Amino acid sequence: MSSEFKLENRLCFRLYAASREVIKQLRPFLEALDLTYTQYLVMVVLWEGGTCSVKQLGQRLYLDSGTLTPVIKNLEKKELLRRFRSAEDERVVMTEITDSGKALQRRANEMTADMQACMALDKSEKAALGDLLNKLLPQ
Amino acid sequence: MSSEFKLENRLCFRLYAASREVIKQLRPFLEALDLTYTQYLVMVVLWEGGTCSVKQLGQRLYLDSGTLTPVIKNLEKKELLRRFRSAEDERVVMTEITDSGKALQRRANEMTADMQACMALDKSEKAALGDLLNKLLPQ
DNA sequence: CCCAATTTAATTGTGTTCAATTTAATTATA
DNA sequence: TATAATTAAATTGAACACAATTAAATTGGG
Repeated sequence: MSSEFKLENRLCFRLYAASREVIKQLRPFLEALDLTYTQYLVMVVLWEGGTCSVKQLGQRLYLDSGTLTPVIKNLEKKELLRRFRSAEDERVVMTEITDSGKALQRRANEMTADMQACMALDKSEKAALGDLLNKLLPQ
Repeated sequence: MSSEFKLENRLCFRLYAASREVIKQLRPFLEALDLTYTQYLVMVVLWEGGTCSVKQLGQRLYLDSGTLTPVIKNLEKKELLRRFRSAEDERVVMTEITDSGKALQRRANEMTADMQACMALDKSEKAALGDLLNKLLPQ
């Protein structure tokens, strides 16, 4: 068995496994916020901008409406965001953060440093990893 | 909005997005093999060793029986592997590659170089990324 | 203006992922 | 040696991911 065929030597596998491991490490923090990882990512976008269309969310998160629609509906059920159709273009569904959503941001921000400390990498390693991962993303 | 809170600056998000993007790039190859990504990873392990218990598969892939059991049953349905209980320890379920499974290996191996070329990284970048990802995996 | 093409979400169906629980087999211990 | 603890899979239920399809709204060419 030549080494390039070995599971552990496949970069696609290490990437997939590392991604899941990191998300697993974040789970205690996410549970404290009562959010899943995908819900958390949607909230990160809304904490930045306050409002966002489903299409724009999809472009930021690299997810389609098949994934986002149920996630957004769950966040609406938790009253962390509101959903409404754009008046200018009725095809567009907008999400808008609520007061509860904004309140959650304070607790989430306090955790951010600890969450980022989960990854056992120093500053320069994180920068290097970030640059390499960027090369794997579209554009 | 301080930059460490921005979605695109979060390493956990880049990792998650990059992992899914790479798997998306691999999909045409996987379709040619009529395998999902997870099914492919199980077959990579069996192509190496011929047989493997569910527990060992879980340790290699960082997946539990809740994920692996249905994946393995689907591979059994495709007749790429057989399942049987170990005679020494009836708790242990072993998987063993079939002749069809071995035949698929030849086609898969021919694709491996092209699959690995999907990632737009040169040799040294791949080595660096591999090392950084290893630091994020258990042990 | 009219209708075909495009765009945006939602829906449907398949297949993971993972936590929690259950079942069966094995091992350890009183 | 009974039985308590542990181990290995399977099961269950919730929540993604994603391809393919559908429906509604908008845009663009004749």
